Amino acid sequence: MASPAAGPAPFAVPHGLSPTALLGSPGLLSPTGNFEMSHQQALAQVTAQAVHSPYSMINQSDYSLPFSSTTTSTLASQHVSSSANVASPQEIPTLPSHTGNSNIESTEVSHGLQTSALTVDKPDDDGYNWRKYGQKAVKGGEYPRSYYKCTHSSCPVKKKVERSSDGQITQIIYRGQHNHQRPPKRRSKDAGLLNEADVSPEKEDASTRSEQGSQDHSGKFEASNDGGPSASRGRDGGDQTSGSSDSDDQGEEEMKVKGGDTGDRNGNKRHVPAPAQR
DNA sequence: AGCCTTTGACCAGCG
DNA sequence: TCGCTGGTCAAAGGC
Repeated sequence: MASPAAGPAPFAVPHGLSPTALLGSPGLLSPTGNFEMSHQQALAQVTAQAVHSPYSMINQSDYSLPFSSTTTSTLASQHVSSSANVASPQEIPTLPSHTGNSNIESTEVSHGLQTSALTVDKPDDDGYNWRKYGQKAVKGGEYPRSYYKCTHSSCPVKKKVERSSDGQITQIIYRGQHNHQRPPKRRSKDAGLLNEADVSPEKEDASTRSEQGSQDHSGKFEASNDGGPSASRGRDGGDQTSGSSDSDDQGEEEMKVKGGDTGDRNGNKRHVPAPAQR
């Protein structure tokens, strides 16, 4: 990546849109979609997350403008660094609180602060269930990137996890927003913390957002992350007509595109020797 | 039995 | 126009 402002990273967001525009969605989301915690909290959370905390992440929904390693690094530095060494890579799950952007991409970088023995491959610490659907060696193969999808049926959220050769998660990028609450309890560990998952989506939104959102979302996040579909490789930008069963998928559109598109693609593009899809 | 992970291949966009 | 990178899907295997 390393695509500075000029470099249109796959997930980079064009600054052409204003945050408001991003929110251009119904009123489900409030501009406060970004939650951030104070350093202390971050630290605590991070630490906690080391154990497993569903919410110990800095949710930067937008802030990945030109999100290049540098940018992210900086970001991380600000939040994480100050908190001393983070024990584990924090994740920025796209909380159901639709931040309202077309595509929310949260980038998380844990720079190799190795402390984390938890750098597991499964970033589901956020309380959601993820399914790995691919892995690729990017950057010359130095950094394997894993692709995860939210297992929820209608949830278009995806996340990319980059790891260094050490196996440490160097970056986690979230795309889209969850249309659902976190599963009640999938992993006992998370279950304990994510009791919030039990709340209704709406509540969760409000609650979560209120709690975390109120913390403070410095303007840094309000950055214009419109996550233009165009930015995302464009491939996605096709038809988000995936039925949008969820009305609140304003941000998932690009993802949905894929989702809906996938079906077509497979059938068309992929030479599936076997019958339709499995 | 079901779900998730792994690996390879294909496709699309961009330089 | 060609090549490269990135992203996703699908099949098989394992847990």
